[in-house]
Amino acid sequence: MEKKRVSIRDLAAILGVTPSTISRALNGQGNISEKRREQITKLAKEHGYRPNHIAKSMVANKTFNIGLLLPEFTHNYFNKILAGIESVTYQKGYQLLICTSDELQEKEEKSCLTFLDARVDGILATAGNSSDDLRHFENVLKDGTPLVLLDRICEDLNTSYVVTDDFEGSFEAVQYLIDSGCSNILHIKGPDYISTSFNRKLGYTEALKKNGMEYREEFVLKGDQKAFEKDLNAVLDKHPIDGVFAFSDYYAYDVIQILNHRAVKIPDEISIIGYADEPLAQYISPQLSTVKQPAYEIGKHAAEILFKIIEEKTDEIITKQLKTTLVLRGTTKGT
Amino acid sequence: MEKKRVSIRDLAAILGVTPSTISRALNGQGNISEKRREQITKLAKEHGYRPNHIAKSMVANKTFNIGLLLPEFTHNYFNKILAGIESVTYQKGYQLLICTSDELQEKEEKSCLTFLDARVDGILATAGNSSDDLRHFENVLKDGTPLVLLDRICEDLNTSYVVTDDFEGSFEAVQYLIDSGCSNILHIKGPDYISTSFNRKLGYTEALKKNGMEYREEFVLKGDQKAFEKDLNAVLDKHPIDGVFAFSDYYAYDVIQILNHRAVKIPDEISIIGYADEPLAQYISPQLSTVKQPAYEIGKHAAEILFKIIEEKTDEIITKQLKTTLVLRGTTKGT
DNA sequence: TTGAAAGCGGTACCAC
DNA sequence: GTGGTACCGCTTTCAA
Repeated sequence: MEKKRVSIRDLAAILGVTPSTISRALNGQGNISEKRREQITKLAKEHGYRPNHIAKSMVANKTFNIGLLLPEFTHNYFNKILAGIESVTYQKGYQLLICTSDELQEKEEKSCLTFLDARVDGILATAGNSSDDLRHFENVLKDGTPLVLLDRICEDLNTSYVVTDDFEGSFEAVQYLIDSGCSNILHIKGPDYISTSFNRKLGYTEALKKNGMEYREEFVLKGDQKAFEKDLNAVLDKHPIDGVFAFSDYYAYDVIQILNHRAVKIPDEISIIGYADEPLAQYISPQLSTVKQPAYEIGKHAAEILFKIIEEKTDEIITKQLKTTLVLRGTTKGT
Repeated sequence: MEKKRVSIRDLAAILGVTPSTISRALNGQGNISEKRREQITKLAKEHGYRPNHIAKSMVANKTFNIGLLLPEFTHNYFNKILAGIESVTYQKGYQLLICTSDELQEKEEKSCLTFLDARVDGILATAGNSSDDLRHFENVLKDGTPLVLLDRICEDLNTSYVVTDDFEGSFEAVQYLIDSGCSNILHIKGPDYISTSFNRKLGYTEALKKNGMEYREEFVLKGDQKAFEKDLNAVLDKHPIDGVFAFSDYYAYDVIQILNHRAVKIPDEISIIGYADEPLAQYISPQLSTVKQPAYEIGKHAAEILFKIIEEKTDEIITKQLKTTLVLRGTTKGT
């Protein structure tokens, strides 16, 4: 335990040269005789010398660490984002400092501080539900640490981001429901205060409008809440619902469970489209039609943008909106 | 960009005192007048002073970072392990440096080096498939960095670990199949060279033996390979198979798909038990009976063990084996 | 080509 | 109670 690692000074002492010579030899720069270099490289290897990353960070004022803040990892969506990010950080030789926010404002704030204190070279983050207080992100910006937002957007935050075109994706889904004959379409909306909820609902309402269909307040239910089953049953009792567009595949799954209880035939009586193309979409039967998001690409692009900002030391704000794909499976009819 | 952060020396200059005074005041130790302390605390806050974690790490020779190496995150199992780990690192004030190995020896080795170079205070890792070369882990040990292995065990590595009792879990599952009337039970085995594959297969063979049933080589198929469907169909054609015990829920799912093609009734004609209790187990119908692993607890315990080793600077080897639970759902008959 | 020394941002020991 | 200073491990400028 507590073994001391061999330092550049140790090597210097052995050879009777100075630390600077060792440093130069090992870093391949500065003038140094080929003989010395070989000698030192060999010695370093023999002694298992490994440069102290911490010390390097301190003098370079650069850590080669990126802070990544995600809500959680239970959704496959975020895993794929992580994989996309890693694909670029790995080959760039950067490390990921990962924090999860659990959608909690407090953890979000703490994570930002942690990242700043750790002197990360940049931050990739998904903003949480409560967009009321953005000070922690503003502090990041004020601090001069590059920040790229993922998945969700914060209107009031003047920074780079990568999102998917939720409006377009939703619009397309609802349009499909309409084209395949649905005329009483429910929307199961997502959590308040996150941009994706807003945009997906907007896609729904605009699709209705464009097709001359009436928007009804009572056709929009909030998923993920205790009263959901009761609420849904109430609408189903009252209205001839024939289509459902859900904020997520999980909400869609909940709907299907309830419809199964009511012995509703899917998609003959009611068509359903979810969102995200989580694995469950393929496991349930009938398989769930859904809007697929390019999660891996979101992560990849976000990381690439972050590196562009870091490496070019630019203040430029880069934004990117990726397209979704409507994946038709068993819970929808053909058009 | 490139804003300089305020340092302890800056504050010292403003107040006309020395850096040591500032340090003492901010760290609440050493003798210092209450007045000074208040004055300095106030000044630090005004200037948004934040201690440089890198510098602290350097002098303390401690980073408060833990390296975490996992194969990937697409399996819910690893997410839950991560959540368990985070629950303890978070409250201990440690950060997680995360690398994924994709089960690749090369990435595993590189990650270990990365962790060591980053001077993490400890490492939590899942060993990959190829246990032939363990040098990277041995280097970690030799370096004196505490290492706790997760999920899979390496016989030849003398270090702490947390695993689940795969033998017991498998034995119990196969025993259940036997008790519920199965007499020709297939095992779909996992990847070679990982301890879990070995132990789960052992549970299968031992359960057969204990019940006086013959072990047949041809009743053990390797999942996750091109020829799997062909192989499985071949056995099904030749033998009156009535039970399947799979290395993972995903393998079980593959089996079910093939059985569905053959219009086999589950569980009436063939019972199936998977492993891990991944979400898909609940999504498919009939729902999959499976062996549930306490993933969150594995992570939690592993992290706790690691901290015990770090904090007590002990060389003690701590091992823990957690129990699984047999979760009976729709793919098995009652006993 | 190599050496000497300052400095990155803190901490801690020893004086006063 | 506060100041002075060496040092953590490395890089880099300036001199020799």
